[in-house]
Amino acid sequence: MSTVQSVERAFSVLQCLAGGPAGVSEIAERTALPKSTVSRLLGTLVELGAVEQSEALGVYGLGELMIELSASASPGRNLVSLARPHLVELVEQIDEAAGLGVLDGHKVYYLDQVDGDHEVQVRDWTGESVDAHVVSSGLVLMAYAPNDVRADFLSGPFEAWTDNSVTDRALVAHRLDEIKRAGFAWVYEEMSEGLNSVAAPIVNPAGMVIGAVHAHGPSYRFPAPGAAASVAASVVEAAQRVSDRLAGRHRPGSSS
Amino acid sequence: MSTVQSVERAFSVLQCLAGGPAGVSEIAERTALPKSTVSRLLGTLVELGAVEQSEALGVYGLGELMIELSASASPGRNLVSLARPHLVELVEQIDEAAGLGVLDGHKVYYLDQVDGDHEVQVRDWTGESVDAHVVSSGLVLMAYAPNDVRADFLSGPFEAWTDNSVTDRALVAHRLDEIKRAGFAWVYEEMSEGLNSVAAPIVNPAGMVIGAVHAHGPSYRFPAPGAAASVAASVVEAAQRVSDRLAGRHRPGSSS
DNA sequence: CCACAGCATTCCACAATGCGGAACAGGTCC
DNA sequence: GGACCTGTTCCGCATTGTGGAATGCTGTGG
Repeated sequence: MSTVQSVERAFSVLQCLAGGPAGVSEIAERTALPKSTVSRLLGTLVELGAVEQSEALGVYGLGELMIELSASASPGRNLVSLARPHLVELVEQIDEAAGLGVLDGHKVYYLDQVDGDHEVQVRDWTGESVDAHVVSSGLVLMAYAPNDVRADFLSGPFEAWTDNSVTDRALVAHRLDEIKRAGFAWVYEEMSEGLNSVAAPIVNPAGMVIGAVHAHGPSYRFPAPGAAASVAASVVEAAQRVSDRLAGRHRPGSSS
Repeated sequence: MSTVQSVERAFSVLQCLAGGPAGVSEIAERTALPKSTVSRLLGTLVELGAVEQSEALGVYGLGELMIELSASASPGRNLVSLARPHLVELVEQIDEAAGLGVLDGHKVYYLDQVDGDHEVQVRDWTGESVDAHVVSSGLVLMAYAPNDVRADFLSGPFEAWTDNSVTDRALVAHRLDEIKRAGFAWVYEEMSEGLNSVAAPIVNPAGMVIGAVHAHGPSYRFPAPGAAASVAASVVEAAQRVSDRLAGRHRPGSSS
């Protein structure tokens, strides 16, 4: 069976870029290809629009074309719509609001939220960004982020949002390690007084963490006394199910 | 500037497939490449997972890898999260529920819905599918669909959901033509008694219609007497804005 | 039933194409 | 200035992909 080498290599490069923006040398190293070859491939990919060159001189990332292509392939196949049913299920289980977030620089961008039906409930953060170090989703995302972005994050300053915010570099670093070990993160009134949250990672088929599921509620009832472990387990399980669907079948938006 | 020919060609093939599944000969014709070359390229793309071969012997479509790549590239960059703010805006303008749907075979799959705050409101269809010929989104999507799927749709049987459902082949066909001319579709109590809706197309940068924005409400107040034209205009405008963002900048989920 | 069309896949001689080491061109740091 | 990063360009070589023609497959219809 004959296979086209250059195309295979081009996709190696793309998959490499899926793990975050990178420069030519870095890609060359990771893919074990000569720099000149990578440069040439990147050149064509840029021209095609499959890859974009960040103006900050030098780093490449996936481009419009990739998004466009996959949007056409299956418009319904994406994080938000995949995760929605699982968020709803989670809300039913624990009777508190649940949400979905992704990393945006050193912040978390909230993609979606499903509310329970309490009189007192958390406002909808959909479409807004919050410093990663004060929310559970942020900590989870950073804990599993590639080493370079994690390192960059850890070097940055940490603003205190409440008296409980952890702003000490070493403590934050230590916390990330623990989160990675545990598989989920708790935050108690660190972003806002009276607000607690748990979060767990969503991992894509390539093994990268690309988002987080979280649950949150007012601290006087969330988690219910003694139920922290079970709530955490529910969140982890929901995130797990989302990851599974990201990997697998069951696509709603495909043809026929 | 040197560019890698085989990679360029591979992406020609992919872009071609973005317009719907096709066989080798068809792709060869559309891309003006020799069949043998297309076959070879498809071979490698399949092996990589960028393309999948439908078991119905022979037709190819975009595969997991493409979705995976773009999901990693920008998890927040997708129809639902792009459209959400515009749906919200639309709901504020017209004070009725609005939603988002894509084609799934001969049905419409509802991806999202935003409700107004009336006592009487339409139930949330998110996650469900409805026959395309009885809802405005469905008619819009079919009106702008590629000729083959449109033809296939028009040949199929049309079930009557209410007394108002249009089930005559010729009438449906004629209706699609009018919709394409007008740029939007109205449906009056054809899916459910007492329920009206308007829809307009979302088009991707390649010019293909990949989804529809709709608004709907109980027929006793929707549209407000004499306001059908202005409601339609709002919906069209909302769909237009979503299309613009699909094409352009302003991505929330990207790094830094 | 065989001929024929339309499809996809395989073959293979040919050379165009992409390859990759080395040389080059900017930067930044010490 | 020189050492050491980047990324891009050059250019001879041969690997690699090319594409017309041949092959195999399935369904149609005379």
